[in-house]
Amino acid sequence: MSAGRETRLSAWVERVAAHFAEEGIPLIGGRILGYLLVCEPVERTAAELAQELEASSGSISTNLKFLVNAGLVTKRTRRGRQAAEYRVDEKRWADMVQRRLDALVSVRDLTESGMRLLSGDPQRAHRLRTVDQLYTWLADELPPLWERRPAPPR
Amino acid sequence: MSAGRETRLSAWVERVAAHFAEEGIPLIGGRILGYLLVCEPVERTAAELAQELEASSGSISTNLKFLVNAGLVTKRTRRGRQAAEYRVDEKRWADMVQRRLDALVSVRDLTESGMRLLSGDPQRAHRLRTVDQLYTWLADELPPLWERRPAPPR
DNA sequence: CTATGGCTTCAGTGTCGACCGAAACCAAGG
DNA sequence: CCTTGGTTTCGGTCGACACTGAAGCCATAG
Repeated sequence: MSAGRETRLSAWVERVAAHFAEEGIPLIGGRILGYLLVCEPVERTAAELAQELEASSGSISTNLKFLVNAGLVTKRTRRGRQAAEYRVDEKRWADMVQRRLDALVSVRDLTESGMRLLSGDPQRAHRLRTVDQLYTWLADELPPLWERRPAPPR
Repeated sequence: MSAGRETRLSAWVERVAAHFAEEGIPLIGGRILGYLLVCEPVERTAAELAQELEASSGSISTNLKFLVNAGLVTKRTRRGRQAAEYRVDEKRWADMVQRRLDALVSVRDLTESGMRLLSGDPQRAHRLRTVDQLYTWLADELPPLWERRPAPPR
């Protein structure tokens, strides 16, 4: 039976949702993301998502808005179709990763301004300096590495 | 007046706390962390932290436990001193950063197992493949880069 | 052993946000 | 214009969690 595959896929979607839930994305948002990555066909209406993921229409709407806003999902309306269709924009996934890396690196702004406040007292600045050096290194290394990332095919 | 510096430092501590609050660390935990990075002397008792940060003894206790558990703060007890003293272990800061990077890279486990589930259907796997390739690249590049990081002095 | 002082535990409070479902809204078709 | 099918908005509920403060606990000092 090939129903087994769909079952395992929905378990996979749940794992995806659980992962992103830990990063602060609402459970239903994560389910939508995971589902849109593997569903067939690639486009779904809000109503279909609500049924498939067993979530309320309101939650679907809120989370779709959030995902569209984040650029990870695109909304398409068509003449003659009253229902909008949603699909993942997998090429925008890198943007999300970049936001995470940027958040990491941005700590350097904090350590830097802290170092400035302690500039008169190297002794006292010792702890902060150690941390600052780590983030300075990150800020030096991560952005260039990121630029070297392979462009998504086509 | 050098009181200005302490004022600005406590504003800085608040900024640190705000940053980590966005990453899910409780506000008071972030305040402790920031404060322990710049306070003089470097060691503080729970009672001192409670007073300095204007937080309840309970919150301080809970959050210190959390930070000690995460390795970012060390607890020291001394003969003849009933109050334990806490200080940041700035060298362990890298561990926290590493955990964040690992969390990023770990998404690859998800995309990989998803790809396996779709192995019979390359057409359908297209969206997921794009994402998988991004994380595969990250998983290939980040760990070696991290290993090359400069060791903390001494 | 008793007293003192600090630390931890715990029950209670308040806040915040995810989620739901009904009602309002909007577009296309009859 | 009214109906139909879909989406968004909104009030309300629920659960999670940060935080508090008091009570209990433990270690040291007398």
